[in-house]
Amino acid sequence: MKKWADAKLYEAIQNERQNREKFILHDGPPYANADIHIGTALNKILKDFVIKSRSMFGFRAPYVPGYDCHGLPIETHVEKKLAEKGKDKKDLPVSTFRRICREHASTAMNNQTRDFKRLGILGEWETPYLTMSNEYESETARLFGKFLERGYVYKGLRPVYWCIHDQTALAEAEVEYKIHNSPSIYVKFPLATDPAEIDEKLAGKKVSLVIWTTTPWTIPANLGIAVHPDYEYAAIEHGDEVLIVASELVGFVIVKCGIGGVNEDGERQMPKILAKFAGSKLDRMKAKHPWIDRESLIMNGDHVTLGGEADGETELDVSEAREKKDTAKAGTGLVHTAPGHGHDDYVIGKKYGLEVYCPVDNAGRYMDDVEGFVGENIFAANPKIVELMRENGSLLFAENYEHRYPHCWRCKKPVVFRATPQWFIAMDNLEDKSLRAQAFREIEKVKWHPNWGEGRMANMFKGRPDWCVSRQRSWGVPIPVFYCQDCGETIAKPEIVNHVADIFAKETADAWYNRVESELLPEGFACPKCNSTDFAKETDILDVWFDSGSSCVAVLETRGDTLRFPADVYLEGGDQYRGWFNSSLMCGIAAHDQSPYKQIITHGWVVDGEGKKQSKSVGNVTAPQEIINKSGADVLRLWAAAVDYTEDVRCSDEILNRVTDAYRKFRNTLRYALGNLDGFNPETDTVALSEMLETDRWALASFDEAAKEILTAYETFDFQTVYRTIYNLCTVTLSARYFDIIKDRLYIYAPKSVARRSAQTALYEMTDKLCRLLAPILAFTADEAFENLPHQKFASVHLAEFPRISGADNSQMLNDWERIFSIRDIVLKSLEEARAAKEIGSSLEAKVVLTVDKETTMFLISYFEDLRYIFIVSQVEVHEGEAFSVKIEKADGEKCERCWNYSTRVGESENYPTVCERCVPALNEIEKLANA
RNA sequence: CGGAGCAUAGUUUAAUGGUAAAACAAUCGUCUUAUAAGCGAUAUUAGCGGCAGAUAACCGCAAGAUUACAGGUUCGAGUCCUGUUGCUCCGACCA
Repeated sequence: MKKWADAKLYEAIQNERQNREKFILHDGPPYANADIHIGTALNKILKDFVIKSRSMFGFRAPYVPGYDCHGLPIETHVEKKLAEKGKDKKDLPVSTFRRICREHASTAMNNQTRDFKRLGILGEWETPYLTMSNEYESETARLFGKFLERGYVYKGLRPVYWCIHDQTALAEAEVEYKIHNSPSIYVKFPLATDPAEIDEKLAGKKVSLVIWTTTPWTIPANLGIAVHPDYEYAAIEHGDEVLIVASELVGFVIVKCGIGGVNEDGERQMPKILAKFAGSKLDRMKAKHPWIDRESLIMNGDHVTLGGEADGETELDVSEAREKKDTAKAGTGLVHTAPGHGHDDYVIGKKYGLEVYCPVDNAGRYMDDVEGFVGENIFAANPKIVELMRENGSLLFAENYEHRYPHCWRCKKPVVFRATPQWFIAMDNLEDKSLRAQAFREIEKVKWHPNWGEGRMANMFKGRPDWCVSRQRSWGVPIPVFYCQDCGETIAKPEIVNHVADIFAKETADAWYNRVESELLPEGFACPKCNSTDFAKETDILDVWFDSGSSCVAVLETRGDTLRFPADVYLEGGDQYRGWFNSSLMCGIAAHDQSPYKQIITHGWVVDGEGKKQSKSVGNVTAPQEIINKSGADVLRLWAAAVDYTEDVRCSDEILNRVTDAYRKFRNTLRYALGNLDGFNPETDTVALSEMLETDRWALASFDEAAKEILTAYETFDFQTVYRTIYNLCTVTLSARYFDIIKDRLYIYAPKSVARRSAQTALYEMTDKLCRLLAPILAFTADEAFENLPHQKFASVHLAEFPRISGADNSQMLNDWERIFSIRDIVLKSLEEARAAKEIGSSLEAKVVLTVDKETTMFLISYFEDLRYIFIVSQVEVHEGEAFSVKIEKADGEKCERCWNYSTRVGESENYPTVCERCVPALNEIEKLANA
């Protein structure tokens, strides 16, 4: 690694490819909060495979890594650190708080960079892009201006977690679930639509819908009732009126609410069911609010469930509802919907065009339009509302109900869901220029790997609501808009945004907090409406997804000649469909009406040996740092290549041990090859292909066959096939077959003999190619081997290109050799038996006597000279006969002291009486050399 | 709960709807001029039969990874369809 840094390897590669066609992989920035984990390592390694392989295909493939620096986790981390010192965020100026966040991000980033370098990732580590840099923050702001300019931005209301004590919005991460005692009430909403429209039998009846909720205080904000379109609902008789509940819950509801008669045994009698119908029948009918003169719209929504925590207002309890649990049933199958006070409510209300009505202020008090409760605290109002409904007969039943309810992590008080003003990016305005419509068109053009990604992405955009880009936070890029203090006009203009962005470019976005309004606005700027010069700046910041999404312009277009928009590939984990892929696509469209990526590759998550997620508390984590220290970075890289990254990948000690074994195989293959190339000079010692021995030509052809597959696999990012094919090549073709066969020739023949040079020529060519084919994966090992390859002209294998494979058709030769090897397998088995019977020890003590049919005889005769080497025995006889048979006999003659082969001609030479006829000329030559 | 993906020997992976395969690990052997190496072989088991019998070995028969589970389509399913289970990701202030 040091060598690479000293040699400025990355820079050298980029220089080498200066004028080549570009291939841009745009790095998705990891979050600069903590040290890297195995998943981060996998992601970066895969990216490095892509970069290095594309570079070796001859592309100019720069790699500009990035870091995501803004956002909540850093804020919470810093807040905790402050709390430990007894300080509070609120007591610090925002700019100070931001400075601490910035320092924290820098530290984390430096640690990550150190680890990424150790992984062998080459890139512009001295100049990565940071979402908190002044250039980047400036570009982010500018892009917001672009969205404004194109008319996508609007301000609207949206419910968020809200702590009425601290008067602040909360992230889900800042919410704790605790047991809370809430009122649980069943309330009638009289049907306003003619009940005959549901069923003839209901004509003229007084019909009501029954809802259930644990938050009575949201009833004043009720604007609708949601039913599931596919569930069956029942109209049941209750005195002189009729109630509608889900069929499945009738039994439960009548018991709870005391509906229907009781028989002499005290058992509840089933009331009369007047009609049954699907929820879809109720769609868009109307009900009346229990006491306010207002209609409540009946809507169809798939979020409706039959009982349990997911109902009604408990979307507050989302994460809880994800866990299956057997709580007492609750609910009616009809969900009270207050778009200003619940997420599902908001979504469905949006769909049906309901107002986001929130008559509750920052401190949790009802506002002017809630008659009778103005200024009342909402929790205090709960029992009063229940009482009101009991009085007017709307209430069917009320009890106390214990359930898990979100609480503020800081003040430990219950939180509420409350609509607050937010900035949005619209998905559906502007007809066919709408973000959604354009996104669909672009998604089709992008190449997805694996290809179900297209469906997933399209699906995501189908259901995606408008993008809420504002956050009530401090550590991020401020939304550069102003409000006129005199007339309340909102100043959200591209030219103003750009003016602010120019300031950010010089001073970072901290300028927003360090400067007063007049220093942020252009000189002499006055409100276009009232001409006032008194402005207040927006306090919200942009969603961090907006930050990272803007990288397609903030990075791709600010690196001079190095990068370009759009990138060829984005490569991230599958979680980014909703994350970065999503936000980047919108940013790309806003900036250039085009997707910022041509191709998306996703990988799965790293899980443990059993397929479970890795977590520190379970203790099944595999830390990349430890693996590197124990086995080296190349083992980790090899692991990344060996697994199928398109799905979840397992990692455990056993798996890593297997990979380490495989790694040794590669290493030993290279070592053997290099050891036998000592003294070989490719410029003077190369033997022309036509003069090479058949065995060597076969090996080269066989190698090329594999190389072709490997190159295709690299092209399609199928690193697993690369791994498997190279591994097979090394173990079978090279190690078990070729290397074993040529040992004799390499060790025995005179150094300069054609037989030896022929083998070395093949060996040299294959080693050279093997290093190159391995280089993207075994970045260090391949480079080390390549460096030791005699007389090669590159300073590093990473500067070289992949070998070009001749298109020559060697299929006849390859087929013939496959046949030879199948015969070899049988011979080796026979040798094994002879060895077991103690007839021979070394295979060189044997003579193989083959009896084969005529056609096979002819075939083998053409390879006769090579057979003894292929079988690694001293002598071979081939006889024509009926059935195929192999006999192992003791070899004739004496053992040659030098080559251990047996020969009848040992002792012929006077100079060398203990060696065979092959060794004599070799020794002569060696002696001549020694004397010279 | 909803959306998406995955599930083949101890491990990692193969298998146009047509014989479930390879390598590694394991066990055993072998070489000692790739040596923290190389090469090769083996593969599980209740039972039945063969040898006068016993033991071991061997031979034959039969079964044998129930391709997560259960169904379905098909002459034929690891592969296609449906359901179930398990795991993973996503589901608007976690990245």
